[in-house]
Amino acid sequence: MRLLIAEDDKLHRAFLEKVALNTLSDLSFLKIAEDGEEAIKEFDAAEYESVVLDLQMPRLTGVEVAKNIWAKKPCTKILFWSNYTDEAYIRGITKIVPGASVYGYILKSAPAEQLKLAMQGVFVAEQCVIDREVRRVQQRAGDRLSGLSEPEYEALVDLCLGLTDKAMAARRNVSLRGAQSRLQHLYQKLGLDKGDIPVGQWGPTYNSRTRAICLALSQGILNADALRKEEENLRVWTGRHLK
Amino acid sequence: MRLLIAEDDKLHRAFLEKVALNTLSDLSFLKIAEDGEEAIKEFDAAEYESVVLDLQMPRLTGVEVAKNIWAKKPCTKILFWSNYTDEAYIRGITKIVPGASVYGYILKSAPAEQLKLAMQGVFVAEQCVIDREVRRVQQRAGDRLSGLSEPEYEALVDLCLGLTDKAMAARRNVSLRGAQSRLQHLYQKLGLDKGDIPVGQWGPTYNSRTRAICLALSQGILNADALRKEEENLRVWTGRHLK
DNA sequence: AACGTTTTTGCGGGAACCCGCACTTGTTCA
DNA sequence: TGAACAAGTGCGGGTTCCCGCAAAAACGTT
Repeated sequence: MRLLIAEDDKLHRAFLEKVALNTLSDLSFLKIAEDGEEAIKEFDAAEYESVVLDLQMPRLTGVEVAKNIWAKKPCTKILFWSNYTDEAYIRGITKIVPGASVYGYILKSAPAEQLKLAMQGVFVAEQCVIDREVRRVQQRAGDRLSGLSEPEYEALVDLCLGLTDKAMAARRNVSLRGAQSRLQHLYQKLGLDKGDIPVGQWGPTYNSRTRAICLALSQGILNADALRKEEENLRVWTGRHLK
Repeated sequence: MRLLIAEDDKLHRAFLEKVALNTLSDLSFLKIAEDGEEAIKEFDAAEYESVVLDLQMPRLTGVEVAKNIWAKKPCTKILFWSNYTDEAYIRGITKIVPGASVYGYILKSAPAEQLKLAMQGVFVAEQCVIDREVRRVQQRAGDRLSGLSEPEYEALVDLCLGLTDKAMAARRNVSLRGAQSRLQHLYQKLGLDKGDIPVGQWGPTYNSRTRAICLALSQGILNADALRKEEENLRVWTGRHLK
């Protein structure tokens, strides 16, 4: 078996290597990359059927690396290994997993034993291994009551990037009112109905527009990483339409 | 010498312990806490003159722990040990260091050698050891041209919390126009002068209010951690004034 | 004491935003 | 096929926000 590891933290890297070496008996080839770009370069340079990816690396997120890899070789087995359960990452992943591919998602805080099991489960037994906590978030995001629908999520992204209503409308090809309607639904999902905002003698305490960003961040629906990536997407779009 | 270590990541914890043990020859007592609250509890339970703190821990940030510790024993020597150089942390720290106390700030990405030097520098030689990168950010934040002034920073915080102009005015005890004026200066500092916003056929692309949040986040002037903490401060205030 | 800087304030207009109501479209499911 | 639901559209008004102009306070410096 040939394995590629991508992880930016020195200690975590060493740990992963150690565990991989004494867990996977038929390991024939092992490479370790220190960031996303390096990982992709290395993946192209040799043949791998298994990959361990840290999410949250400098320059390229693990999600982006996975997207790139799966685009080239959908059968690659990927184990995500992360500190957080941010919905941003989870949403990103579930959006790019090719039909029947095998992957896993476990947390760095889990005991070493779990990491071993996950490696065996994903790489050897070829089954999906998802951490309970992660599963919970995944669940909630998919639910149509508590989770955000795709248009709502798009609205959230544009909102966090700082776009105006009109710019959102232009970008997503809907009318002005359409964009505003998406926002309205978003506010509602985040619990910003008119009645829920506390009112002092100074009037309503919150501005829906900015409060929505705050809530999304503190609930991990979006994080600074995801934002950077979306900023990039936006730049691509404006590049084409700004002239 | 008596040393307290606070760090939530298992591997990093072990690493810190190892380095401390074979760097500090006169180490007589060593305790290790796994999060902020535990650290404070432990600090109260025994006598320490030296502490290593991870910033970014669950529940209580390293900054908050430091604040608590220094309030009780300003002569405590603290070494901050973090992944990032977020201005939010740095600003938080420089705001709470008691006059002539000794502290250090180094990055996890630095080689082990640097960590050793920092431990000796701070705990033994009693000198401040600040990483170059961190120093750079600290510098910029203090500069009156590129950095944010205190009122501007307050405005940024309130903005990110999602407050309305009126609520900001009430909270900070200024007139409505005063709050708006702060925002205006903030926008300017962040490079959001009217002319700088790209304009398409859909009109101006950005909404200053939300764009400011985006920029602040991507530049690390504020981060999700700091936001959580500020949310807490806000709750205290509203608790007193909302009734 | 006179100066520059920063911060605050008032006024006012134009733009952007929030949202209720009503209607059309498209999809899903019994 | 028809009902239920999600998503988008147009209209309209009330609010909030953005910001230029101008002038008063607060601060530190020389």
